[in-house]
Amino acid sequence: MPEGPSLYILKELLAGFAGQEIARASGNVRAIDPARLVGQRIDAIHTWGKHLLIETQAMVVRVHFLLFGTYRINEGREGKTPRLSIETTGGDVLNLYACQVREIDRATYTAYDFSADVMSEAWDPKKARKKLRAQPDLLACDALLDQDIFSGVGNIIKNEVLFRIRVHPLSTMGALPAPKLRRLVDEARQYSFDFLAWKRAYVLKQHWLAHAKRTCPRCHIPFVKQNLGKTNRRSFYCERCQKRYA
DNA sequence: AGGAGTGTTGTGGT
DNA sequence: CACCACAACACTCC
Repeated sequence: MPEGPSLYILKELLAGFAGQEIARASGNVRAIDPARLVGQRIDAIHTWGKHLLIETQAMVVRVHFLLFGTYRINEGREGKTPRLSIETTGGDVLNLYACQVREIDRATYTAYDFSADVMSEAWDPKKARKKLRAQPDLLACDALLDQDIFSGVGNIIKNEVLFRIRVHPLSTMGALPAPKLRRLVDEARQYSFDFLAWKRAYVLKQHWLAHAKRTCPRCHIPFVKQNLGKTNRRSFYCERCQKRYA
């Protein structure tokens, strides 16, 4: 479930929840008391990268699906207790499973910078480039996973973007030629929207060119599969097609 | 059966 | 203090 485009889909599905009052709330969440949500009107549902934000007058709840989180709308999962379940007076139900639920304070909520969210209308590529240039030692594989720069980008998008732009994951930001750095930023957003379209059509996986693949579709040599960078996440790359700038 | 993975956070060590 | 390795969380699929 986790990357930004999936949250974007969820936000759309939840559009009808805004303005509704919460009639019931329950779940095995420990960080908040679901009962506090009862009687609250949902003022807004937002996403920022991989965060789902549910705003009411009294509180803002942040949901993160991490690696395993899932949700159901107007249905439940057989034999599974939701982490958090919210039912509106209108009869709509949101069930959240295996996710991290937290309350955040108003200041934190207000401070969310949507210009860093690759799925947002407010996405600002210029700011992203500036952040990248400010960290010349930052590796490409780590840069794309940095949620303060590319909020919403996850490991799949990382691998696909680097393959598309033919950049080796261990390239440093300082060594990337300006047009490449620009492409990295632009493709992070572009691929995220391609991801969105493919996810909607249930054809995402078949469009992967690099992630979890064994062979380079361009030159047909085996991909290197290695955990790289500070983030130490799986990277799939072609040593021939993807140039290492360092 | 065992292991790995679309992710993040906290802890403890160096 | 910075950086790291590792554990924990919790679920599905191969």
